[in-house]
Amino acid sequence: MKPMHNPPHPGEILRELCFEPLGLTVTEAAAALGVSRKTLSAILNGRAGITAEMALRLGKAFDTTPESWLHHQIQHDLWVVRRSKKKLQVRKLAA
Amino acid sequence: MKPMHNPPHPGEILRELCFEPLGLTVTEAAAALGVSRKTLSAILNGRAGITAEMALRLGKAFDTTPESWLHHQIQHDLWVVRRSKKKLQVRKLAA
DNA sequence: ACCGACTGTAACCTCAAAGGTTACAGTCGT
DNA sequence: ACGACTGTAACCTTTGAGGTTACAGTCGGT
Repeated sequence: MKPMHNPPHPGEILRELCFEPLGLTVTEAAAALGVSRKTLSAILNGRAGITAEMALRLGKAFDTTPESWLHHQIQHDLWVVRRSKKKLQVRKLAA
Repeated sequence: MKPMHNPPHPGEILRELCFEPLGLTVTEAAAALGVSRKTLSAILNGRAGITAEMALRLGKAFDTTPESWLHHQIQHDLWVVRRSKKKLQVRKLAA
């Protein structure tokens, strides 16, 4: 199994795949998405995650699937928990 | 693409695919997973969602991919927001 | 050099969800 | 009747999203 280097947080992907190509500003995009500038900024800078509602907003605005944004999010979430040395004490129940 | 009727909450899937086949009790499974009985009960009865950490626990215990549990979760989350009537005010930014 | 637009972010608030412990009532098999 | 299992209520803590307001910094255009 591969090393799985830092899966980028979804905000990074958002910036590279949507904002830069379209030359969007945070201010105008926040208004279009119907959220505050702070909220969008937090996502773009990796200080907040993508919620189901936000995924739907992104899907509408950029004509993408909400699932794709949430998929990036869970990959990042899993990576965060895995690298947080806290060993999960789990006993096998099957297989 | 069909309306996508109630995607079951992940707890329902957990119960049908893991608990019933193995004849597991909530009490013993909670202990094996390293969480409280309350926490597992809440998930099994759809009163709590699957977090990244819980997905990792389930993956270890049942030898499944954590991603699959989180995938079920986001499908359910999206369904909940979609059926919540609250119209998201979003302006298209692309496509 | 100044001004306006954009940006990050801090401070402050509310709301909600996860998870823990304890305790209680109900069900079910022996 | 008793013990095991279950759902769940009450109560607490922590965390994260999201909002508003305000401030300081950057940058382009005039």
